[in-house]
Amino acid sequence: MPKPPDLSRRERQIMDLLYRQERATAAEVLEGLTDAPSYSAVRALMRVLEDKGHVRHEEEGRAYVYMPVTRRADARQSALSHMLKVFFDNSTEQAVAALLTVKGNKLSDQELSRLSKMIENARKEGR
Amino acid sequence: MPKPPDLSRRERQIMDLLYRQERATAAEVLEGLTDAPSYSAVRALMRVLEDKGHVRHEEEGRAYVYMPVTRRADARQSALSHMLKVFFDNSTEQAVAALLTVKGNKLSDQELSRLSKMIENARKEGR
DNA sequence: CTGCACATGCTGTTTTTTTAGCACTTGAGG
DNA sequence: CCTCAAGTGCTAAAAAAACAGCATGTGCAG
Repeated sequence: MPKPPDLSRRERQIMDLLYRQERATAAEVLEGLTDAPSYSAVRALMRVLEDKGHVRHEEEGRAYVYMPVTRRADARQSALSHMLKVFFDNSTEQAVAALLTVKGNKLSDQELSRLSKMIENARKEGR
Repeated sequence: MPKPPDLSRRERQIMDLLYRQERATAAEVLEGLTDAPSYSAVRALMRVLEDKGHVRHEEEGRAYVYMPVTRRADARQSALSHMLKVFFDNSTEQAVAALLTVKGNKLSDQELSRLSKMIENARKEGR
């Protein structure tokens, strides 16, 4: 059932970084990586990612700034559904529950009430 | 910032499958993969995963049944927090919001009201 | 004008992954 | 008892990924 991910380990690592920052130069990617290889290795990877169509670049000054081709929102969605399938038997409910208890991420009252509202809306629209 | 994931592409693919099913023999893994290699390739991978400490096996009849070493709940948590970091700027709120709108996963009224309750509880406990 | 700093393109090598194949063991059936 | 089916371990080799290094181009400071 799992579709063949076409990102290698490093590639995924870089894509994650890119989704996190939206955009980055090779140098930035380099310093964003804890276990970073050489600068030129990173650049090679960027080129591969571009070839594969996961990333595109714009020139900014003299440097290339790379950014994901897929919009963040879309990437989110697919990451979420993958996660739902793998860890939550496709139960959104369970996933939300788990999310609420991720340690170190207490939600403020404010956030909680916003969530209540969202759920209310979902209920209304959902029928 | 990203820690070096120590799973290769295939390895991750297999771990996902394993988390999804909790347990599987090499043969089951083989048929669980859409782009599966040979049976013996899969077995080799299982052994590597075991070496790395991600998986353990029990003998069942003559066959080995493999299962993740890490408990599912823990794996969930870390997958979630990774996801939060990469795609949601660590905002649980945003993540929940996105979760509620994953297409093709409508929540029943029942589920929604259970969620409301959860949020209520979180609010009470959270202070 | 010259040299430095910083980028890129390209290429070759090394390491890791991924895969297949073969030999051996064991249980069940005929 | 013999053979087949279904496992496993081990190993070698092919393919993919990861890396480093070198050559080159360009803007800017001196």
